[in-house]
Amino acid sequence: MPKATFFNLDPKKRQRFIDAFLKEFTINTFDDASISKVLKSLGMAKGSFYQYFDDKLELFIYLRQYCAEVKMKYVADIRRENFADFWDYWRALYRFGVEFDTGHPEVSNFLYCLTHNVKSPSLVHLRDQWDNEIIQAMLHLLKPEIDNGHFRTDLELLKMAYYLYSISSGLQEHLKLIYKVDIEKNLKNGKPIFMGKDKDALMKTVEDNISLLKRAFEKQ
Amino acid sequence: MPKATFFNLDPKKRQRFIDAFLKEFTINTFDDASISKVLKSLGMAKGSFYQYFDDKLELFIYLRQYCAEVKMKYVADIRRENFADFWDYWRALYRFGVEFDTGHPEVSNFLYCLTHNVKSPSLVHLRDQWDNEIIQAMLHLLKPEIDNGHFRTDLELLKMAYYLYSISSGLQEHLKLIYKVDIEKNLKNGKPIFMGKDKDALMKTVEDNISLLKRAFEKQ
DNA sequence: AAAAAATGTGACCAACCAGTCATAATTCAA
DNA sequence: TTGAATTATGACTGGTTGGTCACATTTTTT
Repeated sequence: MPKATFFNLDPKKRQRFIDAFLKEFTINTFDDASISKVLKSLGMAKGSFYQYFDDKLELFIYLRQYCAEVKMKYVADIRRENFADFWDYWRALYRFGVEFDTGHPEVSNFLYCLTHNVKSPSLVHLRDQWDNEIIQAMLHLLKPEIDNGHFRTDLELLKMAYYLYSISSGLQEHLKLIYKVDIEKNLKNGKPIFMGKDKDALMKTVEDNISLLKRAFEKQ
Repeated sequence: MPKATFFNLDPKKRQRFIDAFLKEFTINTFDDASISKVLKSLGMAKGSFYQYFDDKLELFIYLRQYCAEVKMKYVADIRRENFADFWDYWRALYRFGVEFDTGHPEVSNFLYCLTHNVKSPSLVHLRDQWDNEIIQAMLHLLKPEIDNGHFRTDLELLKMAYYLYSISSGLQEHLKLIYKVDIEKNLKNGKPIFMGKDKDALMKTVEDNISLLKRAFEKQ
């Protein structure tokens, strides 16, 4: 947890601080991200940082939590019970994802890079935990569908959850390749990853994805 | 390309050199990997390194090529025409993967980490290229199956290729989670990722994966 | 207005690194 | 055996970093 001083900061200043570090961790690996550099760019003293956080890791963990909260605040509005079937729901989640990407590029980009950044030796011990959280979320999505008899029951739930996870985390890479998005450039400029791309075209790919998942998951 | 001097090296010494750096890049990100440290552990002088390679990046690119060649030498023996259907072939590729992992842990582990390491700023420009190579390989796997009418034709080939890629690269993470493999520990010790795990149990997961892919890909 | 609590500051430390280079050791050729 | 070519060496440079700390400044309380 950041120290109280951090939360006493002028909100504008705090936001500048957060955004600058989100970007740094978006462009660099955890270990390569430079606190010194960011502080210099913010015009803040090195010492101030350590008045807010114990160390680099605490900052990173906080930023991750911050991003998760920002995204959850929105995604919580998309509720399964408002959709006729799972795939309508799934589709809505993706549509929201694209919108979120446009509206909150720093947060979205940080979360996008999280998977990669986590490779840093200083972070490996957190990876399993965070991975598991996502799998748990997938499990909660799938469970009701199986219970209500829409999905196949001959496979372990956990395996299906992992399958869904692979596909959903792969989709971003997928879209990037197909639409030749220069992700790194957009990350560097703090722009939405899919900036300038037609949302409907993006959703078409989601549709194909659903077409594959649907067959794989539903009762035959 | 490494300089001639590198290839004039005593083969045993060269192999020690290669193995040591494979391990360093397996444990660390590209930018965090330390040439100095490895050379010290090898009992070689710093200057020698620069007699073999222009810089760190050249070494990394060479190592990647080296690993790809080692693996290809074996995988080339598994040929589609020797299997009745695609999934038998696919299964064989995975079985080989597990075997290769046991027999060549350094190479296998380096390749496993490649996807993550590529996040380093010094390497991003190579990522797309390497990604594309894999997608091309997937395309070559799928094309004949579509041509001979076994697979669905209503989806773009490229999208199916990407789908296959997601799933196959996700499977390792998948297995890791399910069997609670401490990958990082095995990487650190230069042990096969799935060391000590029952091969048949691993293949069971591959089987489930096939069961999902099959439905998604085949003509209905 | 004075004392106290909270914040801000930037020079400084120890550690590390990639890459250089002048020199030394070794090998090879004549 | 001698001279040339190849290879090995490790101190050194210039740079970066995370983190510390004694001190300065500002804000709050009394």
